[in-house]
Amino acid sequence: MRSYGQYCGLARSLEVVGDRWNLLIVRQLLVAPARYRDLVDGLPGIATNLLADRLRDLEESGVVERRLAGSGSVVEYVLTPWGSELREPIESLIRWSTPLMVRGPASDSFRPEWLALAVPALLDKRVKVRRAATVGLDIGDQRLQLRATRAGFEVGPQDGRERDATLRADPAYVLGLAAGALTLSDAHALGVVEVEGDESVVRTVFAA
Amino acid sequence: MRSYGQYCGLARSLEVVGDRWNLLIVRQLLVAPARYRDLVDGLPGIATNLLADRLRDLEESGVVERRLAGSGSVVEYVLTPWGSELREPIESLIRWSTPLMVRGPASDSFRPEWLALAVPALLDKRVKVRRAATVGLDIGDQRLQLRATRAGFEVGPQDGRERDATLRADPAYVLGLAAGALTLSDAHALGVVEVEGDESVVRTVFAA
DNA sequence: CCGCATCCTCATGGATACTG
DNA sequence: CAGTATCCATGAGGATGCGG
Repeated sequence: MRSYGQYCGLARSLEVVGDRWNLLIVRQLLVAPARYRDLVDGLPGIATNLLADRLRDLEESGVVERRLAGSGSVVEYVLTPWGSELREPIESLIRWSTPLMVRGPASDSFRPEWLALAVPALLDKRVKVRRAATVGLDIGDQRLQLRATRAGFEVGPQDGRERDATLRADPAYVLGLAAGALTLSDAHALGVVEVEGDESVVRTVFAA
Repeated sequence: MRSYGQYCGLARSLEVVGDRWNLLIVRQLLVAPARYRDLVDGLPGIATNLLADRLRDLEESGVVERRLAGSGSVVEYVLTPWGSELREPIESLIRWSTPLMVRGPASDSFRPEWLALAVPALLDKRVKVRRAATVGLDIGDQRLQLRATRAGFEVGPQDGRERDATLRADPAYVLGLAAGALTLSDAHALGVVEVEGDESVVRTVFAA
């Protein structure tokens, strides 16, 4: 990106991450380290030459590191510690986007992994979880887990933990649920995730 | 901006504010509502056709409002309530930029008004102000006030309030001071602004 | 296959001149 | 003063090539 030539933190940040696709690449790497192919898949619409360019730029500027994973000759991209600190501004932008999300996906593509960032960003830290619960989310062909503990919310890949229930989830519904908890908790209400039995019923209760 | 075609809050945010110059325009309007000429001056390097384009875009997407100010026929640009909520992500990016600011302005241009955003963003809310103080900052030909109260820090244009001291300030010094308070308070120290006498001496004390 | 590099076309950005 | 109009330079997007 061409320099703005301004001694301003925002301008200098944007010279590093303001280029098209850059923050979306960081989004993918915040979910998990990834190989080139994972990034191509997780960034529908990106041209491969751009991805290669951007990865070089981000590496040069110290946001991303290229490392050899596993058995040796496999290249993997990881965020540097400084790069990981982009979680904050990215979560802020996700919160800011709620008015843009209410109309649903329409014809846009969707990847379940994006919820792993969005849901914790939207769920206000002040929301009290009454009863810890782990809910399986079946979205398309992927399965995620939404974990509600007294410490907060977390969304991640399926792990070995017990599920209290399974929900065949629509992405817009999950985001709406999270955003609802955010909005209502701003009004000093409590968002509570409750699981009924061991079946596919998840109820969100907002109590004053 | 061309759509990313992704049902993701970050992607949809960037479709609104991801275009070059957009966030910097919002930065200017976060400081104060402004006329076209103010924006041209506050955004050194922008081409006038781009500014006009971007203002139209931002108006269409509901970030900016064009309104008639003062005695009638004078157009002024203001942030909508939703647009004002961009303060959060912008402040996050300013915090993220600290490693990029330590090398100083070099040949970049600088406007004192930018401190009005950066300093409150950098000063950690947990920093305890021991003694309330109002310090005048002479930067170039503009004069600002840094107000430290028990409620937090604030930087704004000169107002009628009494000054405890006046500081001929270098922008990099002011930013470094604020960033220092952020860093050290993260390490559980306290940043304290102290004013000595009524002269041009400002001392920053960090106590464990 | 995976991880890019090249080539080409078209959209966007930048500088400057100009106008109501 | 508040923008348009114009022209050129740069960057994005898409297809394809190619070595490991």
